[in-house]
Amino acid sequence: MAAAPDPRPSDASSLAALQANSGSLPERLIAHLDMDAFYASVELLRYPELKGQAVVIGGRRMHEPRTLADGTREYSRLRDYTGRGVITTSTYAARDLGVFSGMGMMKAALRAPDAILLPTDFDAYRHYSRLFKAAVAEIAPVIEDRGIDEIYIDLGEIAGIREAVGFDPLGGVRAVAREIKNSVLRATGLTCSIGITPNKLLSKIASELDKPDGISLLLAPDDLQTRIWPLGVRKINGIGPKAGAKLQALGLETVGQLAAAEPAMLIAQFGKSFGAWLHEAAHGRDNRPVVTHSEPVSISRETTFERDLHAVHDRAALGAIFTRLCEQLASDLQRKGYLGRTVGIKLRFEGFHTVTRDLTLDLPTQDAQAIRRAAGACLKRVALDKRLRLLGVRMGSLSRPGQATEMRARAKRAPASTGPAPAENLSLF
DNA sequence: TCTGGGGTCCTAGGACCC
DNA sequence: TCTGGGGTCCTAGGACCC
Repeated sequence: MAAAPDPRPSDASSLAALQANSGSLPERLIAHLDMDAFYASVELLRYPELKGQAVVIGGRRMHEPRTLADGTREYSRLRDYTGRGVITTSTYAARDLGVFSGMGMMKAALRAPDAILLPTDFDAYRHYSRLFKAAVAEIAPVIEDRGIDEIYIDLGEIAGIREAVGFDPLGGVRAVAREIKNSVLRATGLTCSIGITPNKLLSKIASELDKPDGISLLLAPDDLQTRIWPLGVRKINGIGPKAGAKLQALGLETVGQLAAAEPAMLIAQFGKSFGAWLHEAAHGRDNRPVVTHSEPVSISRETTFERDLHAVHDRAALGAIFTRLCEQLASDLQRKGYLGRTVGIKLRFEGFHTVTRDLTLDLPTQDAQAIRRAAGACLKRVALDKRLRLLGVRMGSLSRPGQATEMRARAKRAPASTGPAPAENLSLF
């Protein structure tokens, strides 16, 4: 463990002094690293002349910049867009205009008609994602993947970190954070923000405190009260729009107010599990480990149509889309090496009402026709009397081919009934 | 001018088995 | 023949996240 702390230098920060007085660093040192405006920043590497401008990424295909005869590029503008896309990422300049990820493109076009619009290029983002994760892994190998642009890192696993930080624990931790950021920048040309705290919950919040290109350490005893409690409850990962609105209705707007609420009241309002978790989270308590490996639970494909499609009028088009989704799903399963037993469909109707149906097969499969048959059986259980805006197909209960034989023993169970089709079913496919 | 696509986890009821 | 719990699986929906 850490060497006995030396006497403090006279110019020590109050945080460091507090830390020294309390003996050492917390039991765990967890970092959350979040790439800054990731997709947009990758695009700026490709189109550096856009630096500083309002740029949004999103929508569907087209909108590729055109290179003119004189070598200059011509970009699409947000105002040129028509359709149902949402914004995936925007540059900080675009955010200043009130345009954020998740916002409908047509609504964004009202706020920032002159913003430059670029299509998403997931292959490029995946490439840079691999680069930044590899760069971090060279310094700190215990990494939990949280998607394409963020990770958790267990810094306690860095050999000798506690000895290396010596009598200046906070300075030492900050130096490690700087080293990780430099490594990411060298490997990708991109900046990121890092939060380091005793756990994942707090680090996720901390990485946002000094964005972009920031480092936030929350390691002193009073950091929870001074840095976290003033924040809105929605900053807690796991409190979304619904829970946030309900908390606000209860008069609980900040994390501090949530922390002061009676656990019994929270449990009465939100249920035993979620209510108790709200209380723990507001007090900054979280003992989840950094998980370095995980297997997928499900794999899916879905598509939203440019216009709502009618079950009868657009029958041929819907049938073709449905079959193609099944083929794409089968190909994903084959490429990734999974079989699945539970085939599910998802339908979203005009008005956004969403319905799912699923069917568990006797034997796992990755075959497009088997998936198509099961998905068709699911579809027969849905009344198709409204226009559709989305169709999706999903595979769950995944296994790897080697495990398939074990599954056969379970297949003896009585097959699930698909139930009677609703009377108004139009039985399209 | 609403609301993409890919996921995870939780809840809850009924079936079925012991 | 009224009355049990546990445990697991299946299905549907919903909240939430990146």
